[in-house]
Amino acid sequence: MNIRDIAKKTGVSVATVSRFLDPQKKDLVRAETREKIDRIIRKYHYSPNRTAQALSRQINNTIGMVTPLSPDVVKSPYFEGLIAGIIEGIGPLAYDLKWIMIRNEDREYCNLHEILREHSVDGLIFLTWRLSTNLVDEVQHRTDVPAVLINDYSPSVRCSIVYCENRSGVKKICSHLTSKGYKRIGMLKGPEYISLDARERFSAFKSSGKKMGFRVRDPFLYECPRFEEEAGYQTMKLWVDKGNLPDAIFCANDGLAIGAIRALNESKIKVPKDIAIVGYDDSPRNETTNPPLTSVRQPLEAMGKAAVETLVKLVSKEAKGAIRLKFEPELIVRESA
Amino acid sequence: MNIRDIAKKTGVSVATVSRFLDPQKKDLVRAETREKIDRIIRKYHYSPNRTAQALSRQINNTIGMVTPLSPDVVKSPYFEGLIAGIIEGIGPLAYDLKWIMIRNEDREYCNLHEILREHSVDGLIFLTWRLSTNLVDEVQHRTDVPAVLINDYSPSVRCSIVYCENRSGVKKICSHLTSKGYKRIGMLKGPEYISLDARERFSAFKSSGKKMGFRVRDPFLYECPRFEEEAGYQTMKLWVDKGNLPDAIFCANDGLAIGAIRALNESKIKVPKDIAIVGYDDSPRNETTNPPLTSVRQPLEAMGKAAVETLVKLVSKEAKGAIRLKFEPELIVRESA
DNA sequence: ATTATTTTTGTAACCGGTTACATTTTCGGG
DNA sequence: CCCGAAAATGTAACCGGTTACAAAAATAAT
Repeated sequence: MNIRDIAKKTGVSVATVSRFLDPQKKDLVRAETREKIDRIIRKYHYSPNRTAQALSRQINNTIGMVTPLSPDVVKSPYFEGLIAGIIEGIGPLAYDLKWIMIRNEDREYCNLHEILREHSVDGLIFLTWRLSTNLVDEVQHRTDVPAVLINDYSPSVRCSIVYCENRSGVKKICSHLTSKGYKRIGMLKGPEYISLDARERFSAFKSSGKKMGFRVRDPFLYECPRFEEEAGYQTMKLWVDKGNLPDAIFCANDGLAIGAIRALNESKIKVPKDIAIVGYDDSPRNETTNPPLTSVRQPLEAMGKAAVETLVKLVSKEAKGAIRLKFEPELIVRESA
Repeated sequence: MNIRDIAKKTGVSVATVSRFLDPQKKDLVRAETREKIDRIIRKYHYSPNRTAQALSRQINNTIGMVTPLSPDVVKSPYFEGLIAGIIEGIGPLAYDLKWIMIRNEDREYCNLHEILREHSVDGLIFLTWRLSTNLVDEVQHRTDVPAVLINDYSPSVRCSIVYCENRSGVKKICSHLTSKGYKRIGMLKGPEYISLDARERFSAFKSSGKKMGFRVRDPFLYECPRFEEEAGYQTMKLWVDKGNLPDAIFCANDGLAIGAIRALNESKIKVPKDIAIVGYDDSPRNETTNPPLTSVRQPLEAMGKAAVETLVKLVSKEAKGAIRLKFEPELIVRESA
C-alpha cells in the first residue's frame, strides 16, 4: 500500500495525498478532501515509507552516535552518562538515533561524508574515547560536515565540540588536597596514548603542582597500563611493595582509584587516614565504595543532551559554523580525601 | 556524485556500475571495465547512497532496538547487559542498529508494521521492561513481523522470544536458602503491575515455599513501590520497625536487596548472621556491597547476542516462524546468604 | 567466414515518496 | 452570467539506486 494506491482509492492525485501527509502543507488541501483521504488511510492502515521520504527529501531525520565497537561501552559510567543525555535530548525531537560502532581496526575508513551516506544519517555525534585517532583527527578538522565531538577538546580543534575541561577539574582536586594540608601528592596515571583526557589530566596535574608547590617527582608517579580497576589494583600493589608512598594520590579515573583503594585496604593502609585518594569521573559506585570516593564529576547527561541539540541545529541549518560548548566539572567531596 | 555520474564518466551504463558495486555480481563485469569504474570511483570518492539502495532493494539492513524512553535505561545493569550483547551480536554483521525509544504515553501507537516503516528498519528487538503493555501485547501475538521479544515470556506468547526463566532462578535461591538451614524465609516484592518478571518471581517464590516447606505468610511479605534501592531501603526500614523479621529474605531484584542491606546495617542487624539476603539479576555492584550480595545471574549478554542473531535469521528469511530460546539463570553465591 | 553460444553491457521501468509548475475549480464582484 | 483572483488539484520529473529483459560483443564451433 503506497501513496499512489491511496491516491487512486481516494480519487485524487498523489500530490494531494502527499500534501495531506505533510503537516506543513495540510491546509493546502480542502477540508472535504482531507476527510476523504483520511478515511482511506485509516481504512488501509497506510503510513508513509520513511525510506522513500528520506530519499526524496534528501534528509534522513536520523543522527548517528559513533562509539568504539565494544560491549564495554555501555558498561562504562562515562558513556552511560553521555548516552543517557543523548537519549534525553533526542526524545522530544523528530529524529531517530542510529548507533554506529566503529572498530579500531577500520582506520582507513575515515571519510566523514562516506559515513553519513553509508549509514543514512544527517549528522554525527562522536563519543571518541579509545576510538581510532585517524577518524577523530578528520572530524576535528572538518567544519563542513554536521558533527559534534564530545570531550576531545584541544585548542586546535576546529569542529563543533561539547567538552568539559580536564584542567579545571584537576586544579580543583589539587587545591582541595593542598587546602587539606597534603603536601606529598602523587598520581596514578592512565596510559597517555589512549586519549587526550589522559594526557591533559597529567599535564594539568604537573602544572598544578608547580603553582601549588608540590613536587611531581618520580617515585610519586605511576602509570597504569589501562584505565581499569584491576590495573589500579595491580599498580598500587607494586607501589606499596616498593614503599615510599605519598600522603595523597590523584588517580586519573575512578576505576584506578577503586582498585588502588582495594590494594591499600589489603595492605592495612587506611584511607584517608594514611593516604588520601581522589578519583576522576564520579561514577555512581563512588557513593558505596569504602570509604566513599572523592571525585570530579563531569555533567555528562547535560553534555550529551547539549550535543544532540547542537547537532540538530547544525543539521537543520538553524546554526552554521562550529559551535563550542564548554562545561565545568564539579568536585564531589566524600570521605576518601 | 551519484551512480549516473559515475557511469557517464566511466563511459558505461548505470547497470554496469551497479553490478560492480554489488559484491555478488561483481564478476559479471569484465575485469577491464571493473578497473575503469574503480578508478573513477576512487577519483571522485563515490560511495553509494544507502537510502536509495534501501528503497530500491526494499531492505534497510537495519534493525531496531526498542526500549522505553528514559535515561535510566542505560543506567540499569539489566539493560546494560542486554545492550552489550546486542552490540556484540551486531558487530560482525552488515546491519545497522537503530535505537527506537517509546514513551509509555504513546499507547495507541502500536502497529508493528507502522513502526517498521516509520523507522526504516527490517526487524525489531524489544527490551520491554516497563514498556507500554499494549505494544508488548501486540508483539506477543504477532508472528508475521520479524520481532524478538526479550524476557517477557509466558506460555501464551507466540512470537519469537529470548528469555531466562524466573521460576528456575527463584527455585535455585530457595533451595540454596533451605539447604543452608533457613526456615523462615521472607520476600521483598516489587510492584506486580510493572512486569511479568515481578509476578513470576513472586509466584515462583510461593510455589517453592510450598514444595520446600516454608510458609509464605503475611508478615514475611512486603511489597515495594518500585524496583529501586531507595524503595528497598524505605520498605526494609518499615519492616524493621514493625519487628517480626524472618531469618532470610529474597529480594525481587538487587536494587531492593542493596537498599534492604543498608537499612539493616543502620539498625545494627548483621547480614548474614542475623538475616540472610539474596537479590536477583546480579548487578556488578554486588561484588562490592557489604557484604557481597548473593544473587541470580541471567546471561544477559548471551541473550542480547542471541536476540540479534535470531532476528537476523528472521529478517533474512533464513528461518521462519517463531523461534524461542530459553536460557538458564545461575546462582551466584557470595557472602550475604 | 559464418553461425551458435556465452559474456558483457545497455535500456528503461521500478522502488515510494516530493514538488515545481500547469491546470482546473471555486467564489466574489461587477 | 461573466471575469479575474485565489484556492485546490493534477502532471510529470526527480531523488539514487536495482534489475528484468533486450541487445551487443566476444568467443567457440562448424
